[in-house]
Amino acid sequence: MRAALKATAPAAPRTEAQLLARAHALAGRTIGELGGEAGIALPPDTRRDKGIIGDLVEWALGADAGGADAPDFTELGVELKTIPLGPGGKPKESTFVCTIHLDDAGDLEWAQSRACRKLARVLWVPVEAGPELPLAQRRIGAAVLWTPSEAQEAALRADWEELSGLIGEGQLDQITAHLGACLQVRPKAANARVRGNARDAGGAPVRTLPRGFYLRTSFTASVFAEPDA
DNA sequence: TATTGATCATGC
DNA sequence: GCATGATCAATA
Repeated sequence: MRAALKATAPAAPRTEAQLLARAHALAGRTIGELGGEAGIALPPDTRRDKGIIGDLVEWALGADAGGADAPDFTELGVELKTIPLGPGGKPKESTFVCTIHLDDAGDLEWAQSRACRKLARVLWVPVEAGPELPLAQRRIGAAVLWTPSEAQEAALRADWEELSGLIGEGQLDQITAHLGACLQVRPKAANARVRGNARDAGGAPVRTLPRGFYLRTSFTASVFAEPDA
């Protein structure tokens, strides 16, 4: 999504240090302040504008991918993810990673996968969340520029290989969000009637609900518990 | 109440 | 339709 941001965004950061400095400068600021600077009127809540916070932070930091299948900061190869934190500092929601190409999921290596590329370098920007907290009052927290530790990448890879393997074998019907210790497969569509291309166990084309990879909250919590991990 | 499955908005 | 940005809300 792309909100109707009226004000001019800052130029894309040229170095990771510059990006991180900008992100740190956002700590303590509110979504209301960002909305004002961007020149937009905030919606009353996020029910109809679920991506509004992500859009505002993208704008404030100078993300330049603009809806393309590329890192948010194209020159730096850094992906931006805002993450809602509850009162206890724990993630309140899972994190969408990418959609899954269901018709050729078995033909790829982890290292070349979209999931791996998206997660190779991520700037996590935590934002206070909770239905009791008005959108404009939600504060931005301390950003973390992250690369998976060896253990984290191994866990991600194991889940990805298991899930991609099942999809590649046409076992999509057996995949639920219960699978995967850190990475899970869930629907990613406008509604449950949407169909996309996949393959059955015999390799024949079938139409099914589009899916995406998501990070469990227990995994993203480890990002903030071990910034250097 | 945590989690899974479903959904909302927008651009091309 | 699929990519971007995610959160909602029914259910276990």
